[in-house]
Amino acid sequence: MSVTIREVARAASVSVATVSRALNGKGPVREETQRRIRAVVDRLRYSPHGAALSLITRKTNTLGVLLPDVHGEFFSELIRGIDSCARERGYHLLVSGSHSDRAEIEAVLRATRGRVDGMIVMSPEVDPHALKTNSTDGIPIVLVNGMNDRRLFDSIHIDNFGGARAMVDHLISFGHRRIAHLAGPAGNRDATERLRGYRDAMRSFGGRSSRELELTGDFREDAGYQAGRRLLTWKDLPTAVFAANDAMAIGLLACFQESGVRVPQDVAVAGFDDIPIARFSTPPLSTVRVPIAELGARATRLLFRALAGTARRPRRQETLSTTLVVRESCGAAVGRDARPEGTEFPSNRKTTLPTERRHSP
Amino acid sequence: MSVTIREVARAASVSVATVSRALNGKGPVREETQRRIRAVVDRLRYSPHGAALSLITRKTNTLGVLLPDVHGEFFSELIRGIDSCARERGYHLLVSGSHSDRAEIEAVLRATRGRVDGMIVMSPEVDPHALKTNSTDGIPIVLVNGMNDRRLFDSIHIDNFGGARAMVDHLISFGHRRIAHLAGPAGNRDATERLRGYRDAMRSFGGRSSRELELTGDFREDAGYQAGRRLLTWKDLPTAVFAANDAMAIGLLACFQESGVRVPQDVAVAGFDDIPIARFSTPPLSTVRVPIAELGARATRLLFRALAGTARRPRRQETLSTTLVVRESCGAAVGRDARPEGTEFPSNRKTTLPTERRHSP
DNA sequence: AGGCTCGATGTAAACGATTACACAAGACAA
DNA sequence: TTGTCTTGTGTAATCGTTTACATCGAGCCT
Repeated sequence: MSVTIREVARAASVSVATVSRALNGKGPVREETQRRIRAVVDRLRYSPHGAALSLITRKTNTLGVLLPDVHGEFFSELIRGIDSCARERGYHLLVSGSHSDRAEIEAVLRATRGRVDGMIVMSPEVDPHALKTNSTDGIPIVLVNGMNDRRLFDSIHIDNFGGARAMVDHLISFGHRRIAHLAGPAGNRDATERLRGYRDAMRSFGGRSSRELELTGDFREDAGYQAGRRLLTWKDLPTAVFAANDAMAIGLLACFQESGVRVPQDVAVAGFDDIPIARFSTPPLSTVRVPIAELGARATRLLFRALAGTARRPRRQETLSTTLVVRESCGAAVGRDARPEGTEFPSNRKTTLPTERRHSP
Repeated sequence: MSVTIREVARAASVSVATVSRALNGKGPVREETQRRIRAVVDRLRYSPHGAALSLITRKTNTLGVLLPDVHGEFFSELIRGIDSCARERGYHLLVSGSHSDRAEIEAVLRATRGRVDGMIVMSPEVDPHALKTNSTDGIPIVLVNGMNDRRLFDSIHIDNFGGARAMVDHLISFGHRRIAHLAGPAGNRDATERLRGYRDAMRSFGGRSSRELELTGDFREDAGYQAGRRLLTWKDLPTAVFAANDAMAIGLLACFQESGVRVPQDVAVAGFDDIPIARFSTPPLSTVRVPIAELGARATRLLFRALAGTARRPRRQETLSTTLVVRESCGAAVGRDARPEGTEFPSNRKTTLPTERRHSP
């Protein structure tokens, strides 16, 4: 069995209270007693029992992270951002992935009572009201990229609209008019915002309704490939395709490659996310960079703020701006040899957009 | 404040013991009392306090997961495998990523006392003895892909050696003799095992020492790109390059593409891991598939076994076999149009190797 | 009728920490 | 001397559960 504070106390011939005081630096403890206790602690390899500790202190030093069924880079980058920020302050992470339906989320939320001090919830498809009524006690919750009615929770978003708008604007500025969009799953907030940005940009130059240029996918590579097949059956190809994420864009590239359609000469392709592999596709993919790790870190900081503050405080919404990354797949890239950014590889032109819009109360 | 069992008891006019019994189905409780309690529980939204629960039951229903600084797909796939297996049995996951040095790992190990029932540790660079002396009490630990002296811990490994050996054998069988290897970081177990497999295969046909055909990388895309540059300065190019992972192989492809070196006509390229993007590179990458999610799931099952069993039991070592995935980058692929596997895309020939070697005691 | 068993419930002792409060001893002022 | 303050330490309550044990009718057997 594991060693308790009681055994340490006995071995050092003091009371448990003194041991506790010595270890936590609260209350006066004689120098010599201090040393004696420290020695025993080291010898016995004592470390306090987490459950007992959080029962009495009402703090778990743990943050809950609730994620949907995210795949690939996104998941790990987000966790990395959260983890590094949390560990800095001595917090642990209770992670729960792959949640789809509301019941499941509520169950987890329920089950974590007394296990976490706060939660970071990413649920692009779940109604925040359902969350609200099921959040135990009222521990702080930060929403990541979810729909939020701006009064219920703190939240942080990627500026999906701005990023999409910027990318399509870029394509337009290079003369493209017939631009198709390969959308993400309906009901997913990221997907719908990107779609909205696309439509907004399209309207901005012509006003021609372009619904017939919209294809639907599910954010996975294969959907991109399939969409490519569908595109090839059209009477005339669009001059550019803007995919709602990189994975689909890369599936698209593979399909075009296979069918002898040249990118960007025959059709330009752009994605969204800037996953690490995007720069290594053939041709390198133009995309919109999303600072995923920072998304996690910012969410975590938001949560700590809530943890520190008093109960009633206005909710805060933050929006994270994106970066346009122009490579060769859209036909407007600069030369590949220049490598102005040190470790950055291969070279690309980046434009930081003025899309930051913080809605602080 | 959150509602406790005491308040439920009062509201239902019974004792806390009865409430506990009713909710856990232990001991006899009258049908009617049962219903009354259930009703109150629902109305008050009661759910037991995790810390109090694990204090008394000595179970946390939580597994610790300790990971090194893993990037990209690997991380998320592994977690997915662990998570799904853990959740099945009602367990939570306490995740801690990005550990490099030994002191850090020990600190975390220490800090999690009373917070987890067992741990899954992946530390390709940390001495298992250090782990042993610092594992609190002696909670079960399963090592993933780490070095293990086979008596200290349960552990599970990818058959890196067998996979590498199979890939190089494959290249050899297609006539390649001058095969370079782009190795991973020295000291990393996966990397050294793959290197060993490469050397073994090379020795098998000629015995020519091939040290001058070995390049060193760090598992990241850029290392592949850089290695490509170095390769291009050689007097004569190897006929094939076997990279220790896909990320580097893809960096290599990008470099070759840029320099007009044709793959596979001028040089064949192969990787290791079969990350999702591998099939979408240009050309699609031949690689060795590693069942990452299953690695996580198997590790978790191993841990549950330890959790269920009695204290002293012989350790078990498992080895997970890999799959050779032949695509076009090594010049031996089948046609791309056949799609025999339904969702599998694009088609590829897969060979399950007889590399499973279980060392059950 | 008396003793047993059984079913339903309550009482209270754990679990392992923190911390308010009590207390003893020595220093110091009046 | 006596009272007060300070310093170091111990005692015991507390957090929210589970569960061993006690209790107390009711039904059954002999």
